[in-house]
Amino acid sequence: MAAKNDTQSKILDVAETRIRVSGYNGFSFRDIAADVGIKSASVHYHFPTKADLGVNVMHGYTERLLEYLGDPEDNNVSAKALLQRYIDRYHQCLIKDKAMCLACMMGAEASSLPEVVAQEVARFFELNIAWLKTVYQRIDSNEKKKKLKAKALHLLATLQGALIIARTMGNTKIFERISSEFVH
Amino acid sequence: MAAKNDTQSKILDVAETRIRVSGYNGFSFRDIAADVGIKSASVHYHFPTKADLGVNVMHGYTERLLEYLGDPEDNNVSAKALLQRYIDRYHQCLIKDKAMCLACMMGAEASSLPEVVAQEVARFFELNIAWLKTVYQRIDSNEKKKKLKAKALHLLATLQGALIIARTMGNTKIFERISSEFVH
DNA sequence: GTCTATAATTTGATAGAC
DNA sequence: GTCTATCAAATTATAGAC
Repeated sequence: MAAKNDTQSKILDVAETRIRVSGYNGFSFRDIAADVGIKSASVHYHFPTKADLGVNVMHGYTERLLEYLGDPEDNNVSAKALLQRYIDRYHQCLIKDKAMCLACMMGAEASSLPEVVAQEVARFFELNIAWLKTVYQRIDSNEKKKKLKAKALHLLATLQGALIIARTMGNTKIFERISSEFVH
Repeated sequence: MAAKNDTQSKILDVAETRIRVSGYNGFSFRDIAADVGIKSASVHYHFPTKADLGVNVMHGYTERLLEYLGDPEDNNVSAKALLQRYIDRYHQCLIKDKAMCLACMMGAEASSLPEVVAQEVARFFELNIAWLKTVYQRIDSNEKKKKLKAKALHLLATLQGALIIARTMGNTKIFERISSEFVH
């Protein structure tokens, strides 16, 4: 379900922010309603249950990332530039959004999430790994499939972890120091 | 505050488990009380506020890790064995505990945590980095300080991220594939 | 130290008016 | 589509008996 009207997209927007700061267990429908300027019953009209909202927030986040990243096989952009673009997105979480990656936050909570929400988080990771594998293959076309996946997993994991540590320690340089090792 | 009696340590124990599964915002004093077999008022007797409990759970977790890791300069153990020991601890979270690292979970939630709790999480990361820096210095004593810290940060971040991704995707091999790159 | 009882607030969710 | 009103349950926390 894509946001069809203004209120729905506002709800998704503020819910995403809330979850990225406090987690799925850390926000309420009344929080969302207050942020949007409506009542919680109206939020339930658009998203009957909290799981519905969670799934749609996660799905929209994934689609937005994929759109930002673009086609990993687009030859108008170098593979290394694509890799940098990927890293930049996490850097934006830290600097611009001042929030966690949504998938990282809900991934940590995964085992206490409604099943449908947890599956949507897993989908985010799957698509990230597939995109990164394609990019890494362009960087080294002779690389074995297993090694490509290992590289994709490694970058994804490190960026997620770096975001947590940098934010907890209140030091953005920590993220920059870690992520800079992936651009040569 | 170390756990002085049986009830206190049981509370800390079940609270740790709860937080590592559902996060700081995902457990209640009644949950803890039910797990221990007492009433929530009794939990408040030992830990007046949720922040008190959170701080003490995090502190105990850190102390337990440091005790497990041991002296990073102990020459009876090779530096590489210490590194493997460090990685093993995260592997245990995944396999034995079937839970997140406590610091990773609360680190993700950091910006919505009571300040005292967030500080305790930051302390965990600081001590981890210091321990890893010492071990990496033993592996390459000519390495510059900045590079030692970079290596420490990288390993810490990657293991935390790998734990999230492996758990969310329900695939322990993912963690093993990522972490194996750090042992040569 | 643990209990019962309770306060004051918040939660996810629904019924029904407009 | 948004509202008021409400529900039943859960939340953090305290007072006071035993």
